[in-house]
Amino acid sequence: MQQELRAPAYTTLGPVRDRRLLERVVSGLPGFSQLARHDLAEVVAHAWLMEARRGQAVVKCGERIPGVIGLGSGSAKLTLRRPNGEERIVRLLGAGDSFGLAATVLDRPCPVDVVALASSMIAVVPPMPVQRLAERDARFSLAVARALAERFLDLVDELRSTEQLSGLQRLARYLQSLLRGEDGVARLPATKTNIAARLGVKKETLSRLLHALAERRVIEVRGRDVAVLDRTGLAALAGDEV
Amino acid sequence: MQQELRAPAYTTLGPVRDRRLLERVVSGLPGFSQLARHDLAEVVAHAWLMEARRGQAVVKCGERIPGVIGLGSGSAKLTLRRPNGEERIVRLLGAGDSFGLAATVLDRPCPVDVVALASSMIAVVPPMPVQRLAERDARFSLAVARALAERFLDLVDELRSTEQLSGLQRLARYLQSLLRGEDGVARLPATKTNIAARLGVKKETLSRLLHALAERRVIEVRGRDVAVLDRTGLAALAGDEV
DNA sequence: CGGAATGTTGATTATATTCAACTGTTGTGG
DNA sequence: CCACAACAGTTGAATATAATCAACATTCCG
Repeated sequence: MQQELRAPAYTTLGPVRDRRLLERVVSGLPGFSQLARHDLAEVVAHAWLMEARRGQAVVKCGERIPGVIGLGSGSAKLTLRRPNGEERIVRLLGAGDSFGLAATVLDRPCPVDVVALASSMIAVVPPMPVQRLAERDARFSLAVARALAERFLDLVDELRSTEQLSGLQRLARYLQSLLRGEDGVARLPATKTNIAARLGVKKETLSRLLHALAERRVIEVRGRDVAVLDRTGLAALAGDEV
Repeated sequence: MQQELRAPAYTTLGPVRDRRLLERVVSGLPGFSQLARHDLAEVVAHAWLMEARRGQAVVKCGERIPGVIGLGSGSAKLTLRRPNGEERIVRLLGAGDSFGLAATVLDRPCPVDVVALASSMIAVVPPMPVQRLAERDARFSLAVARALAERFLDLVDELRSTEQLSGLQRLARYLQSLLRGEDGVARLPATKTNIAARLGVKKETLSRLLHALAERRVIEVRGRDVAVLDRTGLAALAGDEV
């Protein structure tokens, strides 16, 4: 990641001129969708947009978080790093996804690194308007609480699978989750190295696991596209009980 | 506390009413401490106490959660189970601890098994008064949101350590956390089998790890008591950077 | 096009699990 | 209060899973 060192962490776009885009992204944030017109306007007035290039760190672990972050376009990863460079991806963000609500509500340091995986348009809602709104609007703070509760339960589930499933099972489940709504072809949303980090294995291991599945005629891999040939077989490997 | 265990006011299992104890436990729940007198009274009016014996399942994974659960006395574990019986303890609860806020706010099935590790007095606050209060009281729902955000960040940290640290490092950190405020002796809050499950290893592995630490003269083990002889050495093993 | 990033493959190693046999501890009912 | 069964913990050997190391192939942007 030489790139990260040379380039600035991010580039702020021109003053909040793109109010429409900002409004669209902010109103898509968890908890913000039910806001009254003028409340939304106030939040948007404090928020801003920024652009991040592939490989750029949007927020670094341990730094003060600039606010709730929503992805207007592009993609990013939330990662836990060890000093040596080993990384575990907690979540992959696509357009419309967001993160940072917990840290923003408490005004705590960011618990993860956030790195753009492609050129991305990012909306930032700083802590102040969020906290002020939460203090006076029960509907809003309840919506925030619900959003946080949702994420919390997701994370418990994450802990369950990383702790109790083998790499093969985690991969099988991950492929299943990518298939939701798709016909039979899952497109990996990131490089295999990143998918591996998302699954909590090394890229070499992911390579072997994909091969193992291909060998059993459960999938067929072509670059980032994974065709699922045998959904039942995949479900069996995922550990779905009878 | 011992007193309560030896001579509990109520020896019957199942719902028990004791307004004073209920008030004490409920007002200690995260988010409930700032409640106005009459709001607290209303919540307490809907809540109840129950007693659980060692080994009894208080809530089973997947069942509807009866509400936010606070431990008046005793201890319990929150565990993730695999069908085969393998278990991972997410959190150990002692007197004053609580759980279930996320699932209660969303009225979702309980994501873990809750099992008493000793005779325990348990307060249950059902979803209804929590949700009603949250809808009309911004202070309260914000407090709930903060409590959830707190737990969320804790869980991220948990994920970080289980994913990126070796068993030895996790044990070292766990011992450090038990030392907070203590002189130099940590008392394990549960059986070694349960501690092992808490750390994400098997009991055989924990036994060997404790031996490894003892061999290096970092600790001395006598039953559930672990004397830390070398805090610096422990910190080094825990991976605390320079 | 060229060079860096990404991905594959094989050999080796580390960490923790599993299996098995055994000892120690505890709580309960006779 | 003791006997005894159930549970808790220890230890050693064999094993499994994934990491690490190293060399090479491929892809993809810039």
